[in-house]
Amino acid sequence: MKLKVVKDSRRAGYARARMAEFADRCRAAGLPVTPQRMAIIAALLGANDHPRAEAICAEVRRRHPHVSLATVHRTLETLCRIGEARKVTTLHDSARYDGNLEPHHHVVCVRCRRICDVEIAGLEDALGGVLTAPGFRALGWSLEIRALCDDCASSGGRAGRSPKSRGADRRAAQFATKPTGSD
Amino acid sequence: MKLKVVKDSRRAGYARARMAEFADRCRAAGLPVTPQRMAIIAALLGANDHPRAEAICAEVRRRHPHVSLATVHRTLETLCRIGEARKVTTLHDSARYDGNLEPHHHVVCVRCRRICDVEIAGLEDALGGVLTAPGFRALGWSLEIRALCDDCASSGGRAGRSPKSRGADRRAAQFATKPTGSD
DNA sequence: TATCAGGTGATAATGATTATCATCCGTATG
DNA sequence: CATACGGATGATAATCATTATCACCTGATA
Ligand SMILES: [Mn+2]
Ligand SMILES: [Mn+2]
Ligand SMILES: [Zn+2]
Ligand SMILES: [Zn+2]
Repeated sequence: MKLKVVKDSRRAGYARARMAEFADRCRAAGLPVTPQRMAIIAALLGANDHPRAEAICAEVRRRHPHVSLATVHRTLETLCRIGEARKVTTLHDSARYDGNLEPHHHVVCVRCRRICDVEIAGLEDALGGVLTAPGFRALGWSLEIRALCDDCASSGGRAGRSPKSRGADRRAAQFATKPTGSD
Repeated sequence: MKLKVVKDSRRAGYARARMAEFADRCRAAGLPVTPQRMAIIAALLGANDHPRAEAICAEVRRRHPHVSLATVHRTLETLCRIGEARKVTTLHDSARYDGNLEPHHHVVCVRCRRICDVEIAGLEDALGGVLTAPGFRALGWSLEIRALCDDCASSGGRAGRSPKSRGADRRAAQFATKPTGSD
């Protein structure tokens, strides 16, 4: 098992290829191809620093000064929903705290937001010697497993038992994308 | 490598032990022992659902109706800073997006918030058959490595080059805790 | 070109978190 | 125990990213 930093240079061709097929992907998803969407995906693919909505908006406005920040937010979420982008900062709602200091990881239900502790025996050892990214000094790591809990899986309908679960269904969509392998 | 869900039952004795030494740990960290802090850590250790600040505040107010929500927020951040609690929802600031759909992970500088793509060859395969938490259906996973980039490590002083980095130093503190092993 | 479902811009609303500041209180000391 | 001090707290306002609203616009289709 070997860790390596992804080179920026690799992204130029990748971005070109993605742009070439983006319009078709929108149509495949049943979404109209709008200049705003094209500009936003272009700005996202042109950046390699995991930009935030505001930065993307600024880039887009260099050519389309009229574009609204709200549209950028909406479009980025849409891109995540159809699998054309990925939200790096997961669980972007209110903070959740944990008193359990034992080394452990988390399974998060994308629907009801239940968070469950899990231990993965051997993972620490397996990763221990690997997490030395050049240019960084590793402080620690965290593995988050996005999942659908059985309760939510069975009740296909509206789930969520937390009192403040309004908007949970919409927000849950961001998890439907699969940042990293599996399933 | 084997994944298993942590049983709630295991937490009762753990919470008791942590409570017993909490006051001493505050003193060791140079922090006064206040009734609010005691109540807040007790509420956190008594919960097994990774509660949010508001839920902890509600629990605390059952005995201390006067406690301010601001104090709960402040105290939880303090607990994370001294290593008595852990923030499950990492990177809690504005959302960051990624156009790179290739399976990859991230190194995040806790100081300047730079995010860098990394690949860990073999990790997918190693975890592939493991991520089956009972009661959940896994959709995907994400490994986030908290780190200090060389730039920030050398310039011990104020770092952060992003334009909107106000408060970054304070926020960075939350990363100083080590949710999971390493270092 | 006409139609329409859906996208967009402008703006207000939301909601979690943080800042402010006067007051309170835990700690150290005599 | 009384005193003094510096940090902690409560009340409240401010911040700021994100979301909702709604009138208008526009891409897709026939
Ligand atoms: Mn946990
Ligand atoms: Mn990335
Ligand atoms: Zn669920
Ligand atoms: Zn840095």
